[in-house]
Amino acid sequence: MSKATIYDVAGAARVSLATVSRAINNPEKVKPETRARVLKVIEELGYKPNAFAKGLASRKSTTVAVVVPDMSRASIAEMMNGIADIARVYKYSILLYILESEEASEEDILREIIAAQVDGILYLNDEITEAQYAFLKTIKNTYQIPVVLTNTFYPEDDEIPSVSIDYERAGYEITKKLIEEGRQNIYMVSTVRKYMVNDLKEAGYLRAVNEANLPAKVMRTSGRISINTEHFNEYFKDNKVDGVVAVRDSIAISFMNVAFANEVSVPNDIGVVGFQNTKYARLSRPQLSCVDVPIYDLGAVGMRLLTKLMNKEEVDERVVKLPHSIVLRKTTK
Amino acid sequence: MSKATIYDVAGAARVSLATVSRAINNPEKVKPETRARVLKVIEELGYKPNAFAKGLASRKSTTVAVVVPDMSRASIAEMMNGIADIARVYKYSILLYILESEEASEEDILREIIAAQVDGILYLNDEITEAQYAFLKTIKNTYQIPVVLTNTFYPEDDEIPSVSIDYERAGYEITKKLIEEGRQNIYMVSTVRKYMVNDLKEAGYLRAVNEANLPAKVMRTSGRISINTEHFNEYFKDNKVDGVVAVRDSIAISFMNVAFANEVSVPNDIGVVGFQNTKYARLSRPQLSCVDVPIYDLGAVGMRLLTKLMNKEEVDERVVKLPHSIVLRKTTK
DNA sequence: TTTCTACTTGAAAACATTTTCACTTGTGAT
DNA sequence: ATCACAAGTGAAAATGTTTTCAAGTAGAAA
Repeated sequence: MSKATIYDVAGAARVSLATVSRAINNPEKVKPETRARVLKVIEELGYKPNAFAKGLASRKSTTVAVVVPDMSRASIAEMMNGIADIARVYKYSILLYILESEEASEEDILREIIAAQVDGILYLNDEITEAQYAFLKTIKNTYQIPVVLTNTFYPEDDEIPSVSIDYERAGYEITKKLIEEGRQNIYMVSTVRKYMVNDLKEAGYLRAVNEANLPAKVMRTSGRISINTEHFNEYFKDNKVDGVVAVRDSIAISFMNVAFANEVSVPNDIGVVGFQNTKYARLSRPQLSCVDVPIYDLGAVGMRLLTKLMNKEEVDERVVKLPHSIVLRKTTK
Repeated sequence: MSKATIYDVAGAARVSLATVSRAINNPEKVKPETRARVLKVIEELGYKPNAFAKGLASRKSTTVAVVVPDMSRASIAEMMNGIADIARVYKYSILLYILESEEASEEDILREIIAAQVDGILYLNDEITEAQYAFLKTIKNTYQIPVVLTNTFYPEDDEIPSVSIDYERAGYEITKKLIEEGRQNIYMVSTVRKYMVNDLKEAGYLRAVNEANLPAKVMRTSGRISINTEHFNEYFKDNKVDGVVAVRDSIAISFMNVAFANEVSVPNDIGVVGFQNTKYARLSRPQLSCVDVPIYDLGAVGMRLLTKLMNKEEVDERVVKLPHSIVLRKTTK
């Protein structure tokens, strides 16, 4: 039994193609009895409209492209769940593009996406360069495809809508927490590579630290655990660190491990906080205090915003900031 | 500038549609001069074939469906990277389906996939029920769509090819390691919910333990960290546990944390090992010894196998077992 | 009864490709 | 000179929908 087509359905239900199509897509335009008959046949035959024919005829794909830098980041993966759930509700399929690979340039991939005739693009990346942003704008304008940025935003321009959290404020708040505990030498541990969101966290840290007239100290580490260990060891030789704000949970935990190796106690001698509230923040010993970022929601809200744009609905906010919270566990007093 | 079609190209190059199509898809069938002329026009017009029309006419989509249970599992996410890299090499797009949501039944989703006209299906799940397997077989046979199982296999049937590792042997080997250290009371910590791969790990554990005439003790825990804590606490009251083989790294770490709270030392009093070698095995303190599962490769090899099937190439092995290794770190002696 | 309107339906065009089949041309063998 | 064959090309059919337009029917208003 090869696939049933709309012809088979029409034949079996003794109606025309047009009626079958309408019974599916514009129920109110066909008489209830007819519709019932058609649906019954559809059920019996297990008919599903061919997505290509549908796309060709309607010039809509009900497919969105989700562009991600690297799937193995915990935050990205969790965001996908939010995206997929909302996509399902609105009957969109997800075409996944992972950039990472060196062979294809980002531009090539975006061209590929255009050729795939998607109705919208969801761009998940915690950084975005000027060039990338400009390119996305070009795509949006020349092909009239809505684009939404998730977990980043581009400062001083809201042409491409975005969904993220207020990382600057989160950075400020979590640093403040450490200050209120009486910490005097608080470091920000950021990454060597500049990510927009990390810069925002850093800005928040700086604001808090300046406000309290404390010295600002930013150290930059690679993401790699083995390198971090050596790097962090340096800090226990002659520094009097008593607080650390890490831009990622994993970096915070990594730092804690080095602290323990140097017989420094957390949270007594040193307070440590991270960002994200991944599963592993609860798995660390002591359990990590951190900024909770609503990852799932970031994905879900981003996708929802995209569906609105694709349906040409009015959107009131083009730059959405989701609320975050501070989760206090055992690495702070 | 609306999209150029094949007609525009044909007109500008003074050839027929058929020739344009051939110039793109079967270069050897058109005279080199003609081909050059056509390609030049394509370049000038920025022509990209419409994916819908192409799919409709050729009944091929160069798209594969990747079906996953829940994206936020670290193993699944990392596998996606392997899949995407290989997919790109062979020019396949990835249509992502996340099952998780309660609304749609698995059958519905698979029908949706069929309607999307994918060329192949990659099914990533660490368990598969008899019913699911039977259903996948039906799909494969009635629609002639190749299906590949990744990270599971179905015992005693190789009709649907699969790529995984030999979990039984891995379970045996890692348990053996603990036995060789002189551990006498080794527990297997598995999950309440029965996953096929966890059962295999358990089988390996049982084999090792029986061989050494040691008592077999399997405890089942939910995945949830807070519940685990209470549960594990019980074991330190009157048990003499001196070894733990956990089916997941996170469970192993969770157990270790409880051990430390009970002032039991790892690895001196108790040896702990996990499965997977996630990033967090290196982030735990002490760093976790575990079975290294080549997750990325699992994805990549699965996808490669699928491409072979889609091209109707001969495949010699229908049940592929990738090599694993044992990574010894600080939670074993 | 006639006319108007709303509702329901069907025929056919449109969507942009691939692919089959047939035709032409050129080349080498008989 | 004829034939066989291959290479290159184009016309047209096929793919499975949606959508427009026209037409038919039934009921309400005149």
